[in-house]
Amino acid sequence: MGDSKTRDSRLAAISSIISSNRIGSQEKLVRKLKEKGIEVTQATLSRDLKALQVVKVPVGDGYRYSIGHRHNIPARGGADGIISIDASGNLVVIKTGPGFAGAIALTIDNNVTNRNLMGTIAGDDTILMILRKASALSEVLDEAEHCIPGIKNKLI
Amino acid sequence: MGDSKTRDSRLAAISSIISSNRIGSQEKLVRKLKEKGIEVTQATLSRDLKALQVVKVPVGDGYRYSIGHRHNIPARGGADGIISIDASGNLVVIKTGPGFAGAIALTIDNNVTNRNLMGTIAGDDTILMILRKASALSEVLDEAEHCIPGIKNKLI
DNA sequence: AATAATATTGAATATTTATGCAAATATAGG
DNA sequence: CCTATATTTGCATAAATATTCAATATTATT
Repeated sequence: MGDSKTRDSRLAAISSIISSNRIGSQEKLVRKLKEKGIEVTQATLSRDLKALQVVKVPVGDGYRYSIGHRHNIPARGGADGIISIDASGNLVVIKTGPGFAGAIALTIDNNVTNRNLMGTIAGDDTILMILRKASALSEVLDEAEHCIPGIKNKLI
Repeated sequence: MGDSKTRDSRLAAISSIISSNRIGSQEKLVRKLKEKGIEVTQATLSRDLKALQVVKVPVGDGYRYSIGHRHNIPARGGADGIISIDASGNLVVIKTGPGFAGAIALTIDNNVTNRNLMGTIAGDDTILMILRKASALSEVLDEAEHCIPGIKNKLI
């Protein structure tokens, strides 16, 4: 278990190394691990770094690996949290259950790529969605359906 | 200057795109930018992403670009907390780092006296700025430059 | 233990990203 | 305007990284 040859112990070693050294490529990491008696190929490291959610951060004139910070946790919940959708011109007001607005707005922001969606502003139970033009509503909601099934049914 | 062909406006567009879309490779970003009328090669994007300190985050079974230094965005002084500015008619949508919308909107409210700025509404990471008329955008941003140097460069 | 189902890995390779270099574009100083 | 200096960019390619595939090892199930 605590053996120095398990995958888990290697992952731990990787975390340790990248947090206290400036490592900028997987090949460098291969060498660093070898010094510690852990032999592994670049292919495996690529998978390890993905598993650890390690990111390569631009720093100075080079790069350095770093343990990733957890942003973008997509909110789940479907259209149940949505009470109604009402539109006027290029402004759309979405009413939600108390506290749901932020999560739903974030989901929309993260998943709708249509450039006619300029942005969303969320309060606690209301979202204002700003479109580039009124006629884009249908296509924006179509796309939102993919991540929030049933959302179109809420349109008044 | 505010031309949609400057490096700065391209950087703003990139920030905006990756913060609201799942982009997993530079080639995808090339295509997304082309949809917006911005033509650029992968080589330049590689440099742009480095300049923006964008990181590629392992997410699910793939990857996604993300602005790396979001947590230490300084609110005071510069426009660093601002990701992009996009306008349609008399409505302007300003995207910011998470949590920064309120502070930036307040700064604008307190410092821009132009009466064509009717008001601002801030969520967590998005500001809606309402102008009396579309043509006032330039003069309002000019005034905002005094308290938020560099803000004009964020205009897509 | 034997078998099946899962997980891990390396080798080779495909894909993606970074960069040297020259051309083009902008910026500054006469 | 002209010339010098610095930026920005694309092209070609080097470098780095991700993934396919087959083999091996691990774990679970009977």
